[in-house]
Amino acid sequence: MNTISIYKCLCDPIRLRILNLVKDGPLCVCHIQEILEEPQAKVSKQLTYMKNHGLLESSRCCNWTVYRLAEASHPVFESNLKCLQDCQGEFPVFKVDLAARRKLILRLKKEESSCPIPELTRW
Amino acid sequence: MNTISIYKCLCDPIRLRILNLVKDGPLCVCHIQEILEEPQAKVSKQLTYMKNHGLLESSRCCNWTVYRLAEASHPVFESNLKCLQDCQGEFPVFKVDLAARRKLILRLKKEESSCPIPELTRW
DNA sequence: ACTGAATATTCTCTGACTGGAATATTCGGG
DNA sequence: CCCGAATATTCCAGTCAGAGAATATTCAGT
Repeated sequence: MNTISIYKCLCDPIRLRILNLVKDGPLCVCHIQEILEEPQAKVSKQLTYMKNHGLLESSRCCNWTVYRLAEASHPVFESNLKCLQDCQGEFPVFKVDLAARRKLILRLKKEESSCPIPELTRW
Repeated sequence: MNTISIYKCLCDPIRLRILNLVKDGPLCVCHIQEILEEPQAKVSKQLTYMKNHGLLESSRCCNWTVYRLAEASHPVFESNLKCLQDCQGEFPVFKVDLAARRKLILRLKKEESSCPIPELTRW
């Protein structure tokens, strides 16, 4: 992870939305895809992009791939993750996404889904 | 100026170097060019790029164009300008550039150059 | 009007990303 | 072993940004 990589990742709205989601905790691809309402390949490619640039890490559990913020962080990255909250005015969708995230987590708990619920389990 | 524009500008080393310079005060193109030791067209194009994205403003004085940080700022931009100081380890050139900037300003004062010295005059 | 300094723009080529569609891969269950 | 779910990758076409070289523009001084 380096400064240029960080900024390259941050200059796309979809990637900002993803970071806004995973900053609250790990999520698997299908969850992100469902919350963003974007095509699977699109989401997967952006996740791979950010993973290649060192911002995200992933782990496989059965058929699911869980993405989370990279352990080894970077001051610029930390600082800009905090900035995301200030951008709610500019990206109203951030709040909508987070609401959808909470709703999804609740549903998964209720259904006792076999899909990994990152809120409850760490992989 | 909006968040995406800001990040698009920040993800290039030359542009970071330029911002690192002008955050300490306005400079004209020839100064920036001299400090960075980069071709004129390259510098000019990156300045235009950042101006078009709203991060910089310019004013013309005679034959010189002075660039400065845009008046109307943005929390993300402010925050990342401050980050530049933390990046000295990653971009040792930042410190070199600032030293060259100070040296240049001194020389211009000494020579009583007709070229606008932003430290002394505002246009 | 001509010259030179300072700056901007244009052209061409190239590399990096994007999106959509399709295909491949991996894995658990029957 | 086949199927479907979850995910990744590939292919293709389009756009954007970068570099270098060349040219254009603007302006002050002679």
